[in-house]
Amino acid sequence: MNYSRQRQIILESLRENAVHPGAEYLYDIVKKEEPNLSLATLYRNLNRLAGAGIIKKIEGLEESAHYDHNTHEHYHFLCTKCNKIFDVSSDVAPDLLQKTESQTGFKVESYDIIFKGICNECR
Amino acid sequence: MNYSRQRQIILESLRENAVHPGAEYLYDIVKKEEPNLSLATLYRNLNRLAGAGIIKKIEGLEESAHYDHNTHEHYHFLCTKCNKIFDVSSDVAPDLLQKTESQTGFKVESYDIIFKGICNECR
DNA sequence: TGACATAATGAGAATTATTATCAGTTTAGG
DNA sequence: CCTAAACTGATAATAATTCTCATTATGTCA
Repeated sequence: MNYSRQRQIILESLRENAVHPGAEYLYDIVKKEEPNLSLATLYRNLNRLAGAGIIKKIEGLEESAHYDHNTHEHYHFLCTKCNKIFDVSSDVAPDLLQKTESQTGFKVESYDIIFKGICNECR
Repeated sequence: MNYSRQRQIILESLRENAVHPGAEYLYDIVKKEEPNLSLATLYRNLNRLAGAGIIKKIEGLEESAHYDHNTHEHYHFLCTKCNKIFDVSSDVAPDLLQKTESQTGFKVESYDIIFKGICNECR
């Protein structure tokens, strides 16, 4: 995989500026540094980076996908009131992968937990 | 909520014929009994039934949503080879809701775990 | 260094799933 | 039996994402 200027800016923007942005939000950030960037290039690179395991694509939170530079095992919580996304520690479900593999006999390649509800602020 | 003929057929089709169908697949089944059914009516009813907790909408498996008549706590596994969807027992993550609520202080209203990988058949 | 194959890009068209609109139909309850 | 509310079919609209394609950049190896 080549690291074009565009790809680097996308990755840096995700790492330094945005926590769990959707593509459109990230597009606005990246455009400040690379005004001619095509939306297609953004999507292409997000998919490419996620495919290589460098970032993680989070689906099922909202209609649109979100992207996370933090690839350490953790889960996500969407507040349905303020629409903010929070991290949830992986120890709410210890040994999830191993338990699932041994119980099902399947080979688990990826998994994710999505919580929805109301955050503290919004209660 | 009224139970129109269409709504009943949709719910019955989901319960009796299809396990975790997407909308298009379910549409084909339902059309056998109700050939004039509009796709909009199918979507409207699936959303309505899911909103009422009578069925469950599963997102994040594929681009399109899937629907499950089984509303008991359980999770899902998508085989990326044969594209079949399997149930995963909820005991792979015991007390997930309580643990998450007490750890975050948030109010969890819904949650789901999506696994992807290779099923036994496909190994 | 130069040439070529490969990979990447920008622009915009295309696709897919889903939702909105709206006029007409059905239904439940008084 | 009448009316308001809920529902329907058909189709247009929307939103997110992918595809196409002509062009440009990059890495490699002679």
